[in-house]
Amino acid sequence: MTDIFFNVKKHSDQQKFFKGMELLYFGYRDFISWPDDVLHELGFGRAHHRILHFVSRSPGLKVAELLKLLNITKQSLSRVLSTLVEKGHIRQDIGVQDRRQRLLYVTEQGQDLLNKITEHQKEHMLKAFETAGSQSVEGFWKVLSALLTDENREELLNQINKDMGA
Amino acid sequence: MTDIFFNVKKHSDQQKFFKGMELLYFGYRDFISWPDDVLHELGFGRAHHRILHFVSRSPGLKVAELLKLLNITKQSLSRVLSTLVEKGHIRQDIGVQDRRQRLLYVTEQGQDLLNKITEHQKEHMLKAFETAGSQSVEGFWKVLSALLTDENREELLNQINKDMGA
DNA sequence: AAAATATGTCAGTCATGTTGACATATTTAA
DNA sequence: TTAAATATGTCAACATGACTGACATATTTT
Repeated sequence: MTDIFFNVKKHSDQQKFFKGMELLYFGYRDFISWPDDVLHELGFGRAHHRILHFVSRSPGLKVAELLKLLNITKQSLSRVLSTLVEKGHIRQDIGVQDRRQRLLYVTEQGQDLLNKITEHQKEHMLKAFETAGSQSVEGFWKVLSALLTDENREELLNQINKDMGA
Repeated sequence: MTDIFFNVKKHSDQQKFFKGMELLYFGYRDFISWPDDVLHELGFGRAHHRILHFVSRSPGLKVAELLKLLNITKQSLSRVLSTLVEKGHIRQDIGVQDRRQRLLYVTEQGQDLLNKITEHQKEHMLKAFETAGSQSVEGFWKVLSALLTDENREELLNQINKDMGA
């Protein structure tokens, strides 16, 4: 499976497209389909995970910024965010400069939950990176960056690259 | 953005994980969020696209095989597949050896629809491959293959590699 | 003849997204 | 200082694409 399968130059455009699309579909699916254990018990889904992740990644995130990252409407966000706040996983502070803003923070409890959720995914991804090798990981990142919409690219790459010293 | 951003070895495990996860999330999202044009007008969604794709890719596919590929229940498949059959995009033939089976084929009309749907995605992906370069595409494929679940890998890679001469 | 298999379907539910309309608090601008 | 703009929240209705459980039909295997 190592020889011809991965030899890009021996593929037609159509073949490259199919292989890329299908691998992306199956790979993404297998990556995000974690064992339900932790989440389903608690009544949480992927939406909750995404919110916890981005808030944890950028403490003090404003609601508007979160909406832009997730690319959903505030009505959609509302339900999910509300339950996370009610159950004490996320805290909303009133903005200091602008008191209309709600600044979002993950609580200790929320961080514990997030860690439990990502535990498996982190293992999964790092194992895949190890298997594929650094050279391949670099290519993985480069292609995914190129797949971003032109309008999104700069902003998203900045977001992704943010606080990479932490 | 080319220097340190893509230098895998200068990343901690945590940083690799975050970058991989976020790029995969955003990249996948930007790739599958096509312009609604074609589909929404016709009342079709992503589920229809997936079915059309896999049936087109493997003419004569059995329902059970399709279910396994999509990893959904037959009840879920039913609604979507039914409308595709009703509207003449997919044809169901009775199996020759086993008359219980329904063998699925994309009609000419269905292939036209599929082409319209994928037009944009194909451009998008091939452009990204071009930008990133063959070396990167190879890495992209290798990492995604490694992200497949161990139980799935062999079967899926065979599926993906199937009829690559077409 | 009985059991297993491949498929289909009815009914109800859930998670996550959408629009549209409106409310409230706060900041900015005329 | 009032009026407009902004940041957030919420109610209601709806769409899509999953799920479970139960049952039906045709066909093949034992």
